[in-house]
Amino acid sequence: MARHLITSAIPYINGVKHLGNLVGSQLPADLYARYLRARGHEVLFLCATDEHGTPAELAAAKAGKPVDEYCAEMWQVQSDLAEGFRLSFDHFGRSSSPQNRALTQHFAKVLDEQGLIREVSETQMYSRADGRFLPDRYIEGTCPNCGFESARGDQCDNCTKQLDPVDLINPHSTISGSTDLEMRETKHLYLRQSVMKDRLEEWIDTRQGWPVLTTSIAKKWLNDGDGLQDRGITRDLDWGVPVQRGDDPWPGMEGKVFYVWFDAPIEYIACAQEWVDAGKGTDWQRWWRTDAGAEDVTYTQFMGKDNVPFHTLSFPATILGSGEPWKLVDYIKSFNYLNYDGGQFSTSRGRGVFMDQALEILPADYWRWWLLSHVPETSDAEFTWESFQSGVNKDLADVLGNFASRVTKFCRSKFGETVPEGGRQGAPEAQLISDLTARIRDYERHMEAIEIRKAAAALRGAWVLGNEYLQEAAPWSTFKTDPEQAAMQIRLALNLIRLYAVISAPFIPDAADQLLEAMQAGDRDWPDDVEAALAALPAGHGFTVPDVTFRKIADAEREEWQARFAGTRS
RNA sequence: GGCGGAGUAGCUCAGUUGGUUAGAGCAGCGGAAUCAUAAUCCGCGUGUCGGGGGUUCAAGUCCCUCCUCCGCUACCA
Repeated sequence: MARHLITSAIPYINGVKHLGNLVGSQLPADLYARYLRARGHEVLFLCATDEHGTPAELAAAKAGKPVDEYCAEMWQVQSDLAEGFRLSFDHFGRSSSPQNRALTQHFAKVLDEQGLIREVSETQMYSRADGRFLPDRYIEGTCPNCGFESARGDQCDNCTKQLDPVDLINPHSTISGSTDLEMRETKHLYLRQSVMKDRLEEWIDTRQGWPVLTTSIAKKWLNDGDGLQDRGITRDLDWGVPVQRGDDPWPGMEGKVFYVWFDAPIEYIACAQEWVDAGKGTDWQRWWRTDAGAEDVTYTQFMGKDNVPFHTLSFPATILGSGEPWKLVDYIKSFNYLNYDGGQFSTSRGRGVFMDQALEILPADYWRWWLLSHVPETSDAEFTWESFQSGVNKDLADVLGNFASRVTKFCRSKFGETVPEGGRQGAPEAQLISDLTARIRDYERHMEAIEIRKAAAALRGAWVLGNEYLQEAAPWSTFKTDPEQAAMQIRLALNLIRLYAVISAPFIPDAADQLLEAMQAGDRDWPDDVEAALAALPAGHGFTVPDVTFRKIADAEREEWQARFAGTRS
């Protein structure tokens, strides 16, 4: 019995996320949280929306709504979709919460007291027509290097040369198209990550067993060029956490807000406070303060590779630099990208499947199974409809779903809807229990190491063992000569259904619930002792034949979806 | 350009600190069974492990070099 704090990278508020986003952090985090809970551990699983920044302001403007209203609506949309995918957050918070505002301002204050904040005067591109400073990528113009006309202020998409907005020829705002731009002086706060470089590197170097993807990205940022650079943590925007030193004003910083990447990770902590304030918990400090009980917490973060620098460097710099006893992350699980049918998922071009569309087509479990069993752990992975169809039809419908179906229907026709009595187990049953125990122990080992693909393969292997046993035992055959023997065999098989539901629940929670309900199982205890677990449903126990647990995807459907999601969202 | 990841059976991928005839799932072929969502089970793989060179008794695994794909590159988040 251990205590596990789990956070998923918080999705940006701007619109519905696609399956690539889902599989890159929230879904694997949910799998891990569900597994640890099933094993009896105490888990706090948190996620939130990341709401600040220019894109949110622009999306709100485009929707013709005040930004706070827009964010509140999109939070609800994302929250509903998370529920639809059965993401079992203990709390789904918001980075715009009052708790996060106060905590972000607190961190700024203590970092300043530690001498880790410096003020920098710089010039940035200002658009008079838009009435705002523009981030580099919101400025386009002709590339001075290759002549490409739609080069962005940060980089030319054509020749990949890194640019400064002032280099562009005929620069204009991508928001309004206005060319009325000027360089204006502005003052910002920088987090002095550079002075913490050695401390951060030592910390990274002492992490055991972290994914190569995680440490290599962190080391690259630590040692690239002149080493870790200071990072601006404020912006000239309206929508964000106002720059303050705790509760006090910060002279010279009026009207500015903290940069989203400063306040977003702090939301991991604030979210625990929101969880308490929402009446779902009583003590957030024992999860986050090492002076208040968090020293025995294991903290695991899940994220896509693009988020790694902020979680390995910026946020730890905030935590360590504060000098306060905040809990540091213990393990960072990072993921590569999921591509869509030969290219990238594209939010702007509507290419690929988005979370809302996915749930309109099929239940969450179908997606959960395929996505998790193909999660991009070692390299980028690819979603194809053929692979999805095959994974769902073979693994879920044929191997698992059909097993439950053939066993319960056979029993109903020969013995009725009651676990039959009689017979004695022999060598085949002992072999099954032995094989199954080995498989389940494999599964547990992989889950604990967060090796998700391997865990999925082990789970599937456990399902296959049931079909193998049934084929060899052939109760439909033994029933003709020795009904008691058949009764023993089918009693065991019925118990297998219950066991499969229990161990599969982290991957496919709804199907697991349906199967457990059909088997009228009284508990969902983990099968530490497989032999005992296979006797949980005794002779005389009633059950019902479950509805089709997983339906198959027909070729015609697959082709229709393939065409529908090829591009341009309707 | 720099850094990182990947290149293994038709497809998707495993291959731990170098060590018996390189594996799994899917697809394909043959067979068994007929309880079941025409589902299941058994059998079948002569793969230049991206190319080349090297170290070693031994390399998919280590070193060098070249090729291809992908990502990141600090003001998108």
